[in-house]
Amino acid sequence: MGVRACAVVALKRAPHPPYNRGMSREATARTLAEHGIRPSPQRLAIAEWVLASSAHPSADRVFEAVRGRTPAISRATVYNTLNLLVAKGLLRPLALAEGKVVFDPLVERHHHFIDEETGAIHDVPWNALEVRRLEALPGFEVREYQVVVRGKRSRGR
Amino acid sequence: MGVRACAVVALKRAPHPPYNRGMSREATARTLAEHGIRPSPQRLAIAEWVLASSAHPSADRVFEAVRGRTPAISRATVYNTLNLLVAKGLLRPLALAEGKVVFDPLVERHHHFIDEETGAIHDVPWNALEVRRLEALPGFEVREYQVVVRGKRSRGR
DNA sequence: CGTCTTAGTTAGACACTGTCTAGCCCAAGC
DNA sequence: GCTTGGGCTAGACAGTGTCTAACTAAGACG
Repeated sequence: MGVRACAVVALKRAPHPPYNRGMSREATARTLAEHGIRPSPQRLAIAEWVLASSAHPSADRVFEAVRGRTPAISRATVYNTLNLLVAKGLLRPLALAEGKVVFDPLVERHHHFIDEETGAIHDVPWNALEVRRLEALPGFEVREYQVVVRGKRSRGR
Repeated sequence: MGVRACAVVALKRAPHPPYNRGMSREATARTLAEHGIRPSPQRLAIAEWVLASSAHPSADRVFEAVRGRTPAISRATVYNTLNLLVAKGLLRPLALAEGKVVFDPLVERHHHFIDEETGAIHDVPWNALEVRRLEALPGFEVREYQVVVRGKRSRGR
């Protein structure tokens, strides 16, 4: 991995709470319990890693990362747990890249920027952009929306 | 297919040209030639169908449709041809739904509405929405963007 | 004409993502 | 102790997309 991909959200003096970044194992267990998820060792290991991640990992990426410190874990458990976290509102699945779903622990609404050179997905704060005339869409009931921006990171940070 | 999914684009007295909808075989051949694609019978059959489609078909959907009238065609040819059409700018690939790329013959910039009940993807004209403050995104060079709206169609059309 | 070359196609193998199933483990309740 | 049930594992399975080797057809060239 190396490069961390968060940055942007932090840039504009985040109007949101700490985003569950860097929770302790106890805090993770508490979060799971609060959302009606029984904390098994495997679920804890997965949640601890994915809820602290800002790199929008795929299921396979989570599998690799968690298996590093918890060797006896199966692919099925990773998929089960990720789907469970999604169902309980702790993760959001994103189908932005090609042929692969990635997971975003930032469940508040926000936009996304996709670096076309690296494929990295960056969060863009909700307030950074403004979409107008949504109400005027004829024939559609809008439940949610987001702006998907594509381009490349500029060296100016 | 049955239900046609276009509609929306037509709604707001389309500011765009005819979108290549319903081209004859000869016109399709001409279009391919203009974009530097040698028109083989298979490529013609695929292009004729997919360029006239407004239902955002997946590769598999194209395969099924084209095989109906051109039985001797392979999956590899469909993928090859679709990727070729994308490379030549005649199609745009969309990775909006889960785990499957669909193709959009409307290559002018526009937004998308996803019906969460049916999974159908509808085109939304570029001018129907307005995104502001894009230029203020720090650290990113924007090449393109689009609004992805999710919800459901309302009965009022 | 026959041969060579090249582009296009085909069938199938392959890799990857995600789901499902059968069986195992383990803790709680009786 | 035994039962029950939730969670876990390994592997089978299905769908999507890519790749490879072999076949075909058409034009170039002798």
